[in-house]
Amino acid sequence: MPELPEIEAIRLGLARVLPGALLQVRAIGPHDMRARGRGRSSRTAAAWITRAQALDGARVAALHRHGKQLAIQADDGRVLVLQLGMSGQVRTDRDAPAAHRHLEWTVRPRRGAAFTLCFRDPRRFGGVSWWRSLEALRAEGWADLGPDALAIDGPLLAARLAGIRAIKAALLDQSVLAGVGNIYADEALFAAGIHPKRRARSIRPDECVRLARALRDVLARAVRSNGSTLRDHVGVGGDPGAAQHAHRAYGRAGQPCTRCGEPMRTAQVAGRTTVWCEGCQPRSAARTGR
DNA sequence: CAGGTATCCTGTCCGC
DNA sequence: TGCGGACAGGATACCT
Repeated sequence: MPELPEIEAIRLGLARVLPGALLQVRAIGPHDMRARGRGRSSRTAAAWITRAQALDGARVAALHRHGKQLAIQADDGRVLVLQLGMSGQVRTDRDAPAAHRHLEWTVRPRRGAAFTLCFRDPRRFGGVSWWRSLEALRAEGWADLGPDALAIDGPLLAARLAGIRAIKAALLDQSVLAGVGNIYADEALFAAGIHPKRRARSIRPDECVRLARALRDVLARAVRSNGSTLRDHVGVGGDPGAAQHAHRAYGRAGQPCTRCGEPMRTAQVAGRTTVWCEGCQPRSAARTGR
């Protein structure tokens, strides 16, 4: 479900209430969620993390994000990483449904009333992993992730694009760059005027500059709108985002292109529903400008 | 081996 | 109303 903007909205929400607060684990499970994470196979199924690994008794030092991964760092160094998968939520509000809560903490701020923090994930595609330190997380857990999509520029993107696969497939590959999912891949390709089925290695340097700028713009704008709420995404307070109102490609199959008026096309690309404008995103690389 | 695709889950929506 | 099927924001094991 959530892509970079949704995770960042959650991180910013947590950063307002968690630093300095004491975490006490109230519940773990009951579902058989796996301790997933890069470098650990979900098949090794360490079943579930321990209370200590879930930061029981720790004070929160800082919140981090790389791509779609969210990390809560304790002041003793421990780090808990939450991957939200397709339907994950991190919430502090009382209205968070009781169903599908996989982790629950009592949060005791230095000042003010205690409240409950929970990690929900109905579809259970998400996961949790634990690290001794932020350094270990970055060196191991996040080693296979590409640069964060908010920090991408033309030359950096150009250096990472290769292969005959579709540019959209490359954008969705978290080892190429981290944070882009199905919504924002379509949005950025539309904004850059690049056809989603173009081969990754055929994207010229000037097009990489346009695409990198489009990625940054689209993602940063969505962060400012607190992410896209299609069905599941809500902020830590249960409030929806508003970035979906600005979508010009995702979810607009058959509707007129906002730029030229032609009906938006749709097809499966890289196994995902993809929407684009054949006129504004030509298959050939001939287009210049914009 | 790079690249396609089957699959893990639950919830929702749509057509019959 | 009820039910079957399609589909959903992700990641990866397993084919080719």
